[in-house]
Amino acid sequence: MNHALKDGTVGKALLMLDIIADAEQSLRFNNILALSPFPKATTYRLLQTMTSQAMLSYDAESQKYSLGMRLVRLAHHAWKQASLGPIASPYLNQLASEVGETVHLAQIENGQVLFIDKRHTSQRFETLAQVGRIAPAHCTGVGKVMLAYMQPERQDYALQRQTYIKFTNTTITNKEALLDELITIKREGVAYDKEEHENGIISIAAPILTSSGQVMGAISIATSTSRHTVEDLTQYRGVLDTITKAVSTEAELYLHPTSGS
Amino acid sequence: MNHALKDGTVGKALLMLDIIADAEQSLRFNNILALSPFPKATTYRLLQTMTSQAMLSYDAESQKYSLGMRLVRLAHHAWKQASLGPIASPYLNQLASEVGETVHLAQIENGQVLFIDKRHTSQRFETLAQVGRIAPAHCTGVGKVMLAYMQPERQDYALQRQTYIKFTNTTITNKEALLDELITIKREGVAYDKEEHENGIISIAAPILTSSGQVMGAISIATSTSRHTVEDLTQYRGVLDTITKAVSTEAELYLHPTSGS
DNA sequence: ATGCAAATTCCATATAATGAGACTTCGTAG
DNA sequence: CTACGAAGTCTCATTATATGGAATTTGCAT
Repeated sequence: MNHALKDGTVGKALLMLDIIADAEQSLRFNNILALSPFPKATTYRLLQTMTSQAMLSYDAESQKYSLGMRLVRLAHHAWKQASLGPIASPYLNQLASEVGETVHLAQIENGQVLFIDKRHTSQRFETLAQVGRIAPAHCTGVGKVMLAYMQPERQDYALQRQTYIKFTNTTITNKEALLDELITIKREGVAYDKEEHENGIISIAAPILTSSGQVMGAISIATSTSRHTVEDLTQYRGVLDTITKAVSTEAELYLHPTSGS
Repeated sequence: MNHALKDGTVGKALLMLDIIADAEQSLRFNNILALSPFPKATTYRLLQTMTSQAMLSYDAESQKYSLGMRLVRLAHHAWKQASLGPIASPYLNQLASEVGETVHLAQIENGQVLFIDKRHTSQRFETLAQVGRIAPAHCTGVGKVMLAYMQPERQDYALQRQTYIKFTNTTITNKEALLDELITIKREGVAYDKEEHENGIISIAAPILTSSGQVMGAISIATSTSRHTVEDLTQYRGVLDTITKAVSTEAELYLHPTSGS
């Protein structure tokens, strides 16, 4: 099922990280063993290796494994060198203060939405508590808009990986309906989340595209139904468009700098 | 030199991540090969594996490898389940608004300071741009205070790993001087950074300890010499002490919950 | 003390990693 | 247009490493 099996020992070791991450808490050896497709001794050795590598940390007192701080260090570099984060950051500041609502920057990872950054006017924020969070693509504004603009093969792959879990009454729960929606989105240029993931939460999202039309990410403006209707969100189309274009342009410049000493 | 050699293929594969992280930019195969202790084919295969695992991402156009977004996703979970971050977060909010200065939460990783969270009153913040950053321990308030409270063996190990690089005129540049300083710090209960890492930047830091006296992390209040003198910082000893004790207590509760259903 | 489950270690075997070198690709200059 | 060189990719016999069933140890609960 998992593609860990393709990458030998390394894949197996990394699968241990996913097992512990997905559990959302630290686990004892037995818990991990139960979730591991490998025999006891193998699982044990993989955990030893990852612990020795600081990819996991082991608390001797509680005999529990949790994810290691080396991941936090590496993620910092990943964020700075491979995500849209550093480029989009000033634009998110501008957007957040302009619209006075929560704004998100997301990318797609393996068919899922990965939040890269977030701004919320006048709120205490918890950095990594927000960044790195994942969400399904089929029921979020950023997810749907990124799906809509994907190349056919990537889109197929991503659509295959959706769970189509019904979170609310408006959640799109099958591939056919989602494909219809994606056509509309591509025509409109923006996607709306009409309380599809969480009751009371709506958003408008626009894609960040390369000049060749590849999806790099998406930016959304989110609010609650107590303050706005979905129709209200339409007013943000202009500013969203401006901002995503600006990020896109700057990203292109950054990736393909004009020659010079 | 590196302990990657101890952990077989997995260690080698993870070393690729460090190589790319340390470069602070995406690299072509040849660049990586030059930094890799392994032969060409081996290095190539390790990169393939890590790319297939989304620990690295490869841009076909520029033929460059950079760190993958899976790291960001995993780090989010690591932060939530294994760091002091979630526990300390509300206290950092409180502290930052109380003192009106930048506050940091740090832990020690492999002898280095790892920043877990940060608050800065009225500033735009960049989440992972701050979190996950590392700094040397010998020249920072949080670093020194954590060294001071370490158990002898861990302290030895950490002191061994310091570079003792001279950043400014006040940087402590050898183990003996640092040991002296650590004695003073342990007597005082707080450490000061007297422009030892960066000119114009000073801080006061206090440790977060377990009930058994183990160092879990540290919190600092940082400011600039243009606004405060080191002596001014002394006024924050009380509030720092209160906050670190509160975090410590809550962390203990969290780690050793009283029995219940 | 005793029993039981969880955690750890052992070691012959199977399997996967290795790396020298061959090959392909691509950009550049003649 | 072709030749060249540098960068990147692939092959395969050899070697080293990972594997996992089973035995052992640990530690907690009775």
